[in-house]
Amino acid sequence: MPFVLDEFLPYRLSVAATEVSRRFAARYAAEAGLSIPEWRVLAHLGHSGAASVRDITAKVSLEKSIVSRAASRLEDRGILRKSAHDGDRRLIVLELTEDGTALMARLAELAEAFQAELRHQLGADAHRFEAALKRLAG
Amino acid sequence: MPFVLDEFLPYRLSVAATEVSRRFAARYAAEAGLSIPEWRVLAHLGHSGAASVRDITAKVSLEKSIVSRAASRLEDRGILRKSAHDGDRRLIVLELTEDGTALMARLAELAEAFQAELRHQLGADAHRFEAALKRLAG
DNA sequence: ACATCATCGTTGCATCCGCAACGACATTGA
DNA sequence: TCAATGTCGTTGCGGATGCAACGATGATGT
Repeated sequence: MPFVLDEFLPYRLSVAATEVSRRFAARYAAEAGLSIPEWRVLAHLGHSGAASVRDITAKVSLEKSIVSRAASRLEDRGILRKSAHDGDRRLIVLELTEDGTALMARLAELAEAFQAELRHQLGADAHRFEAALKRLAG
Repeated sequence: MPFVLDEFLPYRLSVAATEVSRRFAARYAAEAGLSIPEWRVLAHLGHSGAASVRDITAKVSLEKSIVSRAASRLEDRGILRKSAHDGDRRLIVLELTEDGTALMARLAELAEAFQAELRHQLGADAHRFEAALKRLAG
């Protein structure tokens, strides 16, 4: 029996992830031209409030160098600000500006709507599907 | 209700895909230091026999420039050869060498074994999970 | 036949990613 | 106290990616 790439689970997973990310990026491109790392940093800060680069690195599956550069770009655009941490001056505190909070509020709506579409596309299996994803990543 | 990145389906999908690809790459790294595009080109040629860059581009979800460069690297390593197409000289025919075929045979075993592990990890939902992936990519 | 337009594969270029330094600071242990 | 070690965020650098040319070749329409 020959090996068929098209039936290979890691391949299918990668293709699906790329396609879904591409579709979502097309949605928020009009609202804000964010890269995926920038989107993840923004979304995490919107939920967590102030956080250090290290905190974000640990939570959103990105290298610290990528988080660092994404944060600098978001700072340049006025979406977040950096400040010193009291007590540990190695740390840098990142938090959203008002503009950043407003942007996140708009993107959260887009994201929820998009996710609703995906779940509709998945039908009744959606919940099991998401549980399976967590099992694979763990 | 606040937006939580960790529950966002495109994020979970991306994390799972990255993690699974990383695990699989670790398996075949010992056998052959292939990039993901190289692996896909090799796998497709193993299944399809001779094919043009364009054929592969259409089948394995990669840009034509990436397929072109991956093919050149595989050629340098003696895994595939390029030849002219009779009748349409724009096309380049790619096919595996004997070494390439032998390499693919070894990697196919690794791949099947790895996939079996993943399906075991997914349990009874494995089949529905793969069907859902196809639905998302389509 | 010939001009026009489409297609194929390659390459240049700007950008992004991943890893390994690095400087600054904190913690540890004697 | 102070040297050794660990941690934080940034940056340099090599390599990969994505897009837009480009030259070469085919197809089309008159």
